Amino acid sequence: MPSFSAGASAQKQQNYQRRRQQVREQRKSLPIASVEKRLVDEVRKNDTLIIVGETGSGKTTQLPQFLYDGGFCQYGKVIGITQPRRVAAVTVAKRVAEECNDQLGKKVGYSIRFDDSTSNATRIKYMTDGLLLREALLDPLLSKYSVIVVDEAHERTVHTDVLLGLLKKIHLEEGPGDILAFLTGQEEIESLERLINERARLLPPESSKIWTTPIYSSLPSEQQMNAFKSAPAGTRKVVLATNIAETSVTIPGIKYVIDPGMVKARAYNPVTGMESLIIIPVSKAQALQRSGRAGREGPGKCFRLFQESEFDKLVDSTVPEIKRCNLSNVVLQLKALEIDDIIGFDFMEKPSRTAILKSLEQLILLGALTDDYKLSDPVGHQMARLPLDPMYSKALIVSSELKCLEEMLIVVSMLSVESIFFSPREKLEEARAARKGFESLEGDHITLVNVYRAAAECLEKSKNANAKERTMEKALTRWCRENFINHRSLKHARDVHSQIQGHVQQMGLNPSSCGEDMVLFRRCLTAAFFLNAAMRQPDGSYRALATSQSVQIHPSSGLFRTKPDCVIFNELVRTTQNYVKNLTRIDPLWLAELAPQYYATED
DNA sequence: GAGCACTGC
Repeated sequence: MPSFSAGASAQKQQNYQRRRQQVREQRKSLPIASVEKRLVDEVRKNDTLIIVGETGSGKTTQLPQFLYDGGFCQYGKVIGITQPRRVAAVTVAKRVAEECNDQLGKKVGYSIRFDDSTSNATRIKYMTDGLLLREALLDPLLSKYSVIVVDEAHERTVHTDVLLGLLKKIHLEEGPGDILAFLTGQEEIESLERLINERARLLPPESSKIWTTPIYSSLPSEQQMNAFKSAPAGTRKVVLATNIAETSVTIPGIKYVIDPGMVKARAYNPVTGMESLIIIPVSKAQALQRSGRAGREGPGKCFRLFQESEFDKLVDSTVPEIKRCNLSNVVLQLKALEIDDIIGFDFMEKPSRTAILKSLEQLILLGALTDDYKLSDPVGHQMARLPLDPMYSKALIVSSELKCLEEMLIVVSMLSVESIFFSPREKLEEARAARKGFESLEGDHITLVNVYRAAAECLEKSKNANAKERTMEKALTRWCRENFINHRSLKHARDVHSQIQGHVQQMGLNPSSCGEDMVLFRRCLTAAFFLNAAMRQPDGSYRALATSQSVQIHPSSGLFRTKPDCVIFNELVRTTQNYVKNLTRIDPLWLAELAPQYYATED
């Protein structure tokens, strides 16, 4: 029936024209349409341009089309637009292809990991930032692109940051001089180091070489020292640092600083006792401090990977620690100084009322304060003398009564320092095997005692061999390396141990050891850390008894797989989930027996 | 099955 199909086709044609008209009108009505000419001119005039506009103003869909119409795709060049998420890259590409009245994959296409719709004809290419970074590895100058649009740049991922840095060209366009980049943590440093090294292999052979060197606090000091060495001639040193390089150490010879403007900060919820590390923008003071690390010995430059308007929005200075940590120790110290009215105390930076009340409550539960908020005698006075977290001070006093002070002194020393175990990603299995040798089925506290004693034994052996102090220290360093123990943390723990040992002797606590009786020791841990008990739930998760929070055992714990019915823990941290760390298996009945003031009524 | 800013007593 030819007439019918002719009619249908005419109808189709009409619908199509109407749709085209709609699209044209819609495009014209977008706020960005009025500045098309100016935008294209500005892009042509500037190497880097930051465009700010409301959501829905049409930046993502229109700008690439303006640039295309403005001639940015001559000679086969491509306009690349990055998106922080895969879905966005696909949907925006589809939308723009429709607006261009073209099939997806021709003029307009997208490319994401495992899915590439582009062809040789593609001139407007939407992609994820991670994918563009991969392309940059193969072609550092991204030579097939005439323009790169980094969309949603405020949704800053490490990828966008590195990308923005690369686009500023982190290396090829600037003169010689070392670079210092501020990152938030070990993981970010490690992944960026890998990326840079992959990319560095593909640099044009005539350009100078790149040498990356990480520095962060849990890195063993031998490796930290690398950051202070100078690079061979013709090589540029790139130091990837946490804010350890902001104030704690000064690396000589830095000419360029790269500051993405973020920092990892501790956050604390006084009600739940939950601690977390969150990534937040730096303060103005921090940003200035960071830029000041460039060119200390000559002219330098700081590349801030954020906009000037963002800088103005930064807070002037970092929120002081006192407003974001557990206050129990501060309150205990004030009480010992006979300052009774803590709430009314004239703090320079006043912590929240809730935080103060919570710590007063905790100190009462620990027996450091009486019910009328007075320092108790002798426990409160003893606790205030010890430079430890009040819960650890309490643990020492309890262990003196229960006759396992020696073991508890080791535990609180080891818990008071940074992580004892060092597990570099590339030697994870070896590190795990080494740790197995110390591990106790009863829990992490006894594991820590085992590590401490094994280290002491190592020192004892070399002492018996009449070794000099320096030889002994070397033997310990080697032992640490072989056993994947962080030497610096262990040394710190030994220092804390000897300092606290001095205090407990002066205080007249009862020196004692539980010997092989680990039940006694676990009971003592229960008596000390009863506020941090958790019970396994039918679904395998745990419930922290004091706050009823749902928590999981952190995978770094020796009890991660065993999942005992009841545990006491020392740390409550929130990362991807609520985690408890440093655990020991206990009998739930011990709680009512050893902390009746807290548990008896509940049973 | 996580991924760990810094300092001080």
